[in-house]
Amino acid sequence: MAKFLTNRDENYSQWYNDLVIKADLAENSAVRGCMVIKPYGYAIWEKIQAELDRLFKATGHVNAYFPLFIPKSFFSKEAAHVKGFAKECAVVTHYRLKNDENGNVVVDPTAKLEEELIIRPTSETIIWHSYKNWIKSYRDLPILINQWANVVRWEMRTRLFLRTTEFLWQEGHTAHATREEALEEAEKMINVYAGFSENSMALPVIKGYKSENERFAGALDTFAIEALMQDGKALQAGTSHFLGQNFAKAFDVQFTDRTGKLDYVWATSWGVSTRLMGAIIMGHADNHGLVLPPKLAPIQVVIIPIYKNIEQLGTLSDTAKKIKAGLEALGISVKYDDRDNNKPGWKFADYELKGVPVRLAIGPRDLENNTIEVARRDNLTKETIPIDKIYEHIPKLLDDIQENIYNKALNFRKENTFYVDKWDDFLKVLDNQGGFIMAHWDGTVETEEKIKEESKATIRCIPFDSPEEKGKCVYSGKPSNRRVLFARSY
RNA sequence: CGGGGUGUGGCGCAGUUGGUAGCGUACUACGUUCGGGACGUAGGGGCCGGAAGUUCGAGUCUUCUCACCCCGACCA
Repeated sequence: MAKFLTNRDENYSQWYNDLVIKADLAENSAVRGCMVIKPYGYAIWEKIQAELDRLFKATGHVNAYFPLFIPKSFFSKEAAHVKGFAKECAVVTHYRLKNDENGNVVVDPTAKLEEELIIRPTSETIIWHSYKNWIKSYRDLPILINQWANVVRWEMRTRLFLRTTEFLWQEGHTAHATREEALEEAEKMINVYAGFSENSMALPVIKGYKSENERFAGALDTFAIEALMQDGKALQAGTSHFLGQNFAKAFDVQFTDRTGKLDYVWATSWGVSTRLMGAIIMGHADNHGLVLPPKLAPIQVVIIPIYKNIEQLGTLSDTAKKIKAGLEALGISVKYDDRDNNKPGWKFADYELKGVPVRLAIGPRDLENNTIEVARRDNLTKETIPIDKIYEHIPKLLDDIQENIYNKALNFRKENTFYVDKWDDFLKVLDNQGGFIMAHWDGTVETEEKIKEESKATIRCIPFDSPEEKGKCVYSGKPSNRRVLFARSY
């Protein structure tokens, strides 16, 4: 049936691309590496945004907005930060165009900027520049701000949603009076992300510390959530950084504490991006198309009429519209698709491709029996039930689907997590099926880099809950106190 | 930046030794259909990525360019 999609097992990345295009989520644009997010894809992003925004506000944060442009000089203030982003910055050098003698549009050389502007790859610098003016006393703290924005990172290779030159995200930037409070904030937010991922996206994640090598540019500690995709590769789904006093020092943000002493402010930053769309796709979708978690599906239930003529459609529509209204009253988003230009079979396939969790089909046979056909996307099963039962049945079914796809993803991860002690086995696992590898590591950057060179796997994180366990580094054989999470990643 | 590939109606493709562009699909109209991607009939839509050259004649040959996609190195 899924002849419209590349088979997932034959060519995973082609399957992914096909899916994004054919499910009408996004398409490539006229600008290299930048995508057009189409209405259906954007609707999913809006659901993600709405829930995250709710969670941020529930944990005391407020939204604000800072400029797209950052003066170049700001970047030179935090050394590690500039080193991390310098290679991928878009730079604005002029502010005017003009027509030349041949009628071509050219950059007006007289309109050169005194100081170039960087299009933000992330906003720490411009935000901390503002915070300097906002913070004088411990009474001004904490500042708990989030920003919904677009950022630009001039990546060499891009993929729809997973890595685009411009992407949408949220970035939280908080300021605190104490080290403990900032650390607590950074941990709190990685927990918010993990909760969102598991509850809303139905994707289990591993929370942990990033190794020094993988840490955010300018951070003292980076926490991350890592999800396992169906091709055995890891996807970093969110990060939360403990920035220490680095940015406060770089931007000279000091405050007077309770005892009248001057100190630098403690900081965190945290973010998730449209990459989460990629996580949802690669975490759940199958050869029939997307499988959306009910909590993030723009359309949770679609109703499709099956009819022989217009009169019949009229009768069916009366019932279908009643059902739609009844379900909507329960807070469920419903689409009634009575378009006449496609047959039912076509619509079935199309909504499967789009990952709509529940499909209701209603035809003359059902009208006679007062029944309706209920099909679920996650396992593609169908059942016929009495119409008056659906108001009770559908909400439960949506919950059930949400839970089922979570469990499916969790089982997949369990089956593809390997405890490995020998280097040979390490390589074998990666070449056979990929997946998560829990292995001992001697804690050195050199070993981490050698492992990356020879296996293309990186330390995804040092899991918070990785128990203390004496062992030997899988690569160097040197002693180690706990296992860390390795994988090839996106 | 290296390796590979592709540019021809909206989309997917064909186009032979150079001879004036075709198929599928989508679209429009009408009719028959409608419980897993229906069918018939009629219709509209393309200076073949761009430039220069060879030729009586170029989608096709030559040179140069541009763009995009895929695979690596870099990254959320």
